[in-house]
Amino acid sequence: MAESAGPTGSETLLFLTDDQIRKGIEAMFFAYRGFTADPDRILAVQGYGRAHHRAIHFINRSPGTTVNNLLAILGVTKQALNRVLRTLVDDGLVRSEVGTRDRRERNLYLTEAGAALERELSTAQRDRMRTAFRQAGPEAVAGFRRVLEAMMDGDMRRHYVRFRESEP
Amino acid sequence: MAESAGPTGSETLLFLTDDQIRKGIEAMFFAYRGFTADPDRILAVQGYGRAHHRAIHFINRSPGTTVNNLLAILGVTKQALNRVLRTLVDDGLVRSEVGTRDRRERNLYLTEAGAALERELSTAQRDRMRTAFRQAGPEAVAGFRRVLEAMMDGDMRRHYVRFRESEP
DNA sequence: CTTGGAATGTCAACAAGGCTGACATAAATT
DNA sequence: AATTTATGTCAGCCTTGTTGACATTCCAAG
Repeated sequence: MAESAGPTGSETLLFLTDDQIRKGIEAMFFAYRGFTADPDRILAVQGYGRAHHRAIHFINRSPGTTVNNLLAILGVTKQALNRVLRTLVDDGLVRSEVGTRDRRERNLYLTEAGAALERELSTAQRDRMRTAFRQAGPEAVAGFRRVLEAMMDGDMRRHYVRFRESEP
Repeated sequence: MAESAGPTGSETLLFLTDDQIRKGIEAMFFAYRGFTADPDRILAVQGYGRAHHRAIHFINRSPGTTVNNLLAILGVTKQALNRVLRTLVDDGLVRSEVGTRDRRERNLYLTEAGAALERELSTAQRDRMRTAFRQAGPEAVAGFRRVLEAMMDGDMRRHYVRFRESEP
């Protein structure tokens, strides 16, 4: 704070002040609202909510995933997931097939209609993120990812990391 | 991906692929869970939820703020906020004073008990963020902030920016 | 001074989407 | 044969969001 010109030197020392961190907390809060705003609008039309979006997203990411798998990723109870999943199956957006290897399991897939909704949702969400990424630049994106990864719970990082393709 | 050593060159070109952006989306999802996990545990003991945390946080940040102000920041209806606020006032965590300038308004303050809970909550949340920031490094934190700011809705950015003190 | 409108509070009803607990079924495992 | 696992389902409860309606208080404009 002594020098008014160069924040680079002091930033290295001060970037962990409570106030800086409070700003990080609020940034997460406000940004997450923006992050979910567009999908929320689309989902509201169909009468769905964020829970449906999450299920659709992860079924699309891992076609054939099991209910147990999805439970672990989403971190909810089977009852909460089942309610969402049942409406999606009833509405013909998700197909639930008896497992071949283990017939107790259900393998989940998006139907054509489900994939269509997924595209609509992820296009809206990606567009916003693409714009944000473009505005911030590649180095900022790398930092963004690094901080978010460090902020995850260990269990969740597993699910995230499992699907990284090729990063240092 | 041809070269195994240096991703710097290709990253500049490829950081906007759908897959990279999907990773950003999942990073937001998983990180936000970690972000709220510690406060959620503390709040659950008292029988409160995230809505209480948000109210407490922003009253602490701007002592004397009005209900309308809080509504705009939190983006909920007055009924939803009022329910939360009423329990906080009844439980002696928040003080609601009739406005002096405009006596229709209510100025909100944390009581000692409220401030104590706020400290408990923000300490837990800051500790996680501090650790994440420390792991990621100052440049990553700057990028993190830049991306999140770009991801906010314009209205929300107003509330965020209002409280930045001195950044380039 | 009266009236309109703004800020706030409150009541009621409802829905999404979490939770726990209990129980059923089918299939795999021991 | 007994147990464990994966899943589904019913019932009930909580938080937190919504709408709609209505009362109160009080500033400000006519």
